[in-house]
Amino acid sequence: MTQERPYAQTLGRLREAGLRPTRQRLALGRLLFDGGDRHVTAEALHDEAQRAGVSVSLATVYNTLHQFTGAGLLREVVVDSSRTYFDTNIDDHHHFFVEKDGTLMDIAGKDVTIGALPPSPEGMDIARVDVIIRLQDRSDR
Amino acid sequence: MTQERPYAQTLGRLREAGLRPTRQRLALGRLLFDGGDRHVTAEALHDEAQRAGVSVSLATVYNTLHQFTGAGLLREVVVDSSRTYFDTNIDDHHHFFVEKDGTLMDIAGKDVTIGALPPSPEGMDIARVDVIIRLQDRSDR
DNA sequence: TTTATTGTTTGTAACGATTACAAACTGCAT
DNA sequence: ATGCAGTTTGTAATCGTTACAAACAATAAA
Repeated sequence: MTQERPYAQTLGRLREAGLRPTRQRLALGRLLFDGGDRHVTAEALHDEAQRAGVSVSLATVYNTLHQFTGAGLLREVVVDSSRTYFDTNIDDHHHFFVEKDGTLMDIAGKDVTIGALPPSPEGMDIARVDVIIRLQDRSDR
Repeated sequence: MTQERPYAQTLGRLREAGLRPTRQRLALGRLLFDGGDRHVTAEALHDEAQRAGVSVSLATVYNTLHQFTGAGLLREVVVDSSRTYFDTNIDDHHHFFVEKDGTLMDIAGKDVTIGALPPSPEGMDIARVDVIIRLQDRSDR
């Protein structure tokens, strides 16, 4: 079972990342990591925390999301220039993005085959390859 | 010869797009389309226009970039959540992106082979597939 | 040509997401 | 208990972008 002992689970993640397990981080960590993979924005997570009765400032939500990202617990996804999404799925994978409503969906890495890639410019390494499949309603063409 | 009569060239593009050929649009069009493919931000194009002695407001640069995009003369590229890039290359292609300095480089569509794609969700069509190869300095690992 | 009409441009205010910052606070080792 | 380094917080500031209304200019009609 993967989602039992959520508290201990998040606690462990924080410990491993060298982040002090504060009330705020534990609460946000649980919201983020309990249950399946999620895509959140800072504002959305902040609202969610409020609704869950967790008192956390927006500034802390931003701080925490960035710290978690730095620790490799989250991944930033750039699909929309107006907001930043954080993805709890840190495995190799890609995304469907519905521009209309800002919805993101994961695509397992193995479901996208990239056959050939041109050589990287001199002295540069590939940090990551992002594939974004932008979707639109069939009727909206 | 492709870059001769730049004025007439840009004029033609505007006419086809149903955009009134104003002094500002002609000037920006020439900056954008004369010479090879380019990736610009609104601010950068505005600065460039100023330096070239063309008086255009930043608001007009934004308007124009969006109108050109709407007319299919430009493409928006989302790689960095802090700024919007516009690409004068509207052919099927992808990008290298150097996060460090915000540089974008085109990769011809034929140089990236996407073998398989998962089916789109019900009722959705693929509007576009973006592949972004994020680069970092070999030493910065 | 003038004139009228409609599309454009402009400066500036407003916005929304994000970051900066200093003061208050809290985990944790001692 | 105490002290300190790491955290959190509210708020001001920043930054890219958009909204808006007034001034202006391109085109079609007279």
